[in-house]
Amino acid sequence: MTTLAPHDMLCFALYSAAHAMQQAYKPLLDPLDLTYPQFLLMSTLWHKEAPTVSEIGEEVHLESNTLSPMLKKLEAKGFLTRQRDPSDERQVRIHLTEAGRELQSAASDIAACIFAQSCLTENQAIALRDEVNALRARFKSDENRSDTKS
Amino acid sequence: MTTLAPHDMLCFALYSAAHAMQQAYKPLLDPLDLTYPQFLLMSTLWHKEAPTVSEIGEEVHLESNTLSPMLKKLEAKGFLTRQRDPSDERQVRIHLTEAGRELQSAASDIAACIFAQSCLTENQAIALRDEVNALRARFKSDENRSDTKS
DNA sequence: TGCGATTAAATCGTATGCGAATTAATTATC
DNA sequence: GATAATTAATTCGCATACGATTTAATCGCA
Repeated sequence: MTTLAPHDMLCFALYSAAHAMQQAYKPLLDPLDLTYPQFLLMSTLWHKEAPTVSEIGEEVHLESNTLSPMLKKLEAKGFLTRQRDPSDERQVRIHLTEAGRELQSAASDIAACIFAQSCLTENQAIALRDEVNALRARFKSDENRSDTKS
Repeated sequence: MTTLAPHDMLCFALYSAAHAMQQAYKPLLDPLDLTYPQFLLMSTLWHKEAPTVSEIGEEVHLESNTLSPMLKKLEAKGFLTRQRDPSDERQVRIHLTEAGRELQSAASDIAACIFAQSCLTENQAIALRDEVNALRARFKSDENRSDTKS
């Protein structure tokens, strides 16, 4: 087996499709003053009340070393607050501000707009999403396989 | 329509699957002293003779502002050389060094190893790759739609 | 209860991506 | 043939990602 060129690789398809989709989001997110990763964090907060940094990380598959600086920026923009949990001072709980909550209505059309650009039916989009999610899960689980030896 | 949580978004599935796959590549690429994006550039060079920076960019869907620093790093590692094309001094042609060519044989098992981790049949992998590539193409074409008006 | 191990965030350093501006070379046009 | 417009690459600034380390708080257990 010889090596493949990028355009033949499944991994590269995912890599470049993910970038292309971030570009598609950009004109929709610019008016909200959000980047795409910031939009993912806000989306998490719109669906979960006062999560910790780690809980956000479980949703978006990122760690505190990435999240902490991003959450600080979103706090600086006035969309959320960060405060230590009194019952466990190690944890920081993230609360939406009023401005952060208002952003949700401003973002309510985005999913439909992106969906339209995908030229997929709803069933196709769901099937593809689930297939890609299953693939991610397999790569994630392999990653830890050697941890569990001896 | 209300907003979606990340785990319901197709875009997020692609985003996180792409990251997960980069992680899966990491243990395979570390011995070669390559990052995943660097591996994409080397893969391009293994399949195309002395391309310009722009030609590499067409293959990996990146622009010179990203490629120039990466190519400098790969040159510093001794895997390639960069030289102005005498017939058009604006262009820089990238040539593999002997070390860069030798890297290809060291990388020859990587695709099979990743493929095994995917738990897909070859037909499934190809179908998924083509589906994801088609999706990327649709997002890329939308991006330029407003360029062509009046 | 005290103290080593664990856990949650934050910090730091490095490597992308990309928008915007810059530089240098070539092309187009008059 | 001079100059404006275009093109290829580079540079710069900013925002992620992530490995590794650090700090602070809590837990486990003798």
